[in-house]
Amino acid sequence: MLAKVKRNNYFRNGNVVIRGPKTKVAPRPRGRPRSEQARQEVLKAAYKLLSDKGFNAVGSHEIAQAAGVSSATLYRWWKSKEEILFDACFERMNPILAIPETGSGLTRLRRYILRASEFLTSEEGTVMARVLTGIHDDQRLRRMFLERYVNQRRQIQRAIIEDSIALGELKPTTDPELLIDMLSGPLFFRWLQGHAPLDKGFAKSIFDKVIPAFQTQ
Amino acid sequence: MLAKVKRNNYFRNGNVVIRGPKTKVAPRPRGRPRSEQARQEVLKAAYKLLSDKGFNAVGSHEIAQAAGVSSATLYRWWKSKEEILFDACFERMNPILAIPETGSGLTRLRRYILRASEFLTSEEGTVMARVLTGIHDDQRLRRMFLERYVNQRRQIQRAIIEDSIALGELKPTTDPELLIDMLSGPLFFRWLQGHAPLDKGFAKSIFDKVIPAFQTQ
DNA sequence: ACGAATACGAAACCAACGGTTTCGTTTCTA
DNA sequence: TAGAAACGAAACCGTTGGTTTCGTATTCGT
Repeated sequence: MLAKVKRNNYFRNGNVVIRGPKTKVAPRPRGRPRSEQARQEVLKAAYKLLSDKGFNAVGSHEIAQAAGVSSATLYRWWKSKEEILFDACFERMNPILAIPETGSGLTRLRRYILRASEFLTSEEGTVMARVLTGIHDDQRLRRMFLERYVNQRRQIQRAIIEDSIALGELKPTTDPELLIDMLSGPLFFRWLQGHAPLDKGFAKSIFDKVIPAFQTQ
Repeated sequence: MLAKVKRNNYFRNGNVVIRGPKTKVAPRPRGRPRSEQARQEVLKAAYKLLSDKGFNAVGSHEIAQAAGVSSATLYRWWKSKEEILFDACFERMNPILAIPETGSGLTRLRRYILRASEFLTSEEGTVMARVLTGIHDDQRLRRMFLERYVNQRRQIQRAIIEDSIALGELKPTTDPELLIDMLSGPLFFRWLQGHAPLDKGFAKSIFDKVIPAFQTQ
């Protein structure tokens, strides 16, 4: 019962196509160009509705109306309501999550975890939770979520951990994947399940209990 | 747009009302009694559909048809499709989750965690994940989930941990809530996010890394 | 045994939703 | 200026969650 895909310019980025070196600029297509404003209005409206009502409670016509756009336009550029909300979420998160963290070793790791716990409890964090739970039954969206959010976040942590190992702060036998899960898992647990508050004190406790298990000495 | 509640015998248990000592048997109501068979057929069908298609993909009429029951009957006894699926889930889980665990101390805790990881990866566990994510936007259902699942599970772990403290295996300063979250959180993390496999080896690693932080000596 | 009370199934019904399509208009390139 | 492609407005369709009606079945109190 799903819509047939008409186009797949889902990842199109304006008129510029990013390629390797010795690139030819992609020729601008013939007709009327896509309205960048419409795109932004859609994503903005979608995010607003998402944070107001939750993933399953927003309607596609509702998004169109709030964005001042026709339903046809929506489905010209997105495959489904879910993907609109999904994109809307990340359009907004990317700047928030981009951290040019500097410093070195365990201090950075600790900062990272504390920031993560802050983010999860923020307004944006709860929107993210709605997205994560809202897409759970859709295999395709889950994979995209892993690529666009989870894996990126893990890569950052992995890099920090590997630095810490190189600096001799963490044992060379440290398994970065295990350490990441031990640090983030408990935060995630409280975040989604809500059985207890997720505050900075909790994040600190986790860090202070987990790190010694991997520390040199 | 939610249905008005007509009755609230949501927790009715046949005709017997459980009370304290010196109980009067509740008088049987006048008319035709509720069909216990219909109730069970509904929950059975709902669980089947839930495990086949996912929380959001099952329709109320579909449940009615599969159970051989009219839509009217469905909404005479449940407020919404969500509550049917919710009940269906727990009707099935309760016997599975009831563990008369014996033994003592850290061995029990370890067994508990390994069993938990087994459960989460089982068929029933993935159904549970669908329920947990499916109800996330509904405050009321989330509270019920906490009461009927989360808190019960935590209570079991808490008891084991307190035993371990009393036995001198764990430090008297051990915070049971923190320890529970450190053990279960990482499992939960992989369970719902699926960035890496949740197997017995992982559960063991978690246990072996976490426990020393709370152990005497 | 009979009437009140209540549950039941069948099926019609409704509003809302996700998604599609048509059509006339607008904005761009060649 | 012609062809290409996006646009908004709005009708349209099939399905869904949920309600209601109605005639039937089952049980209790008397």
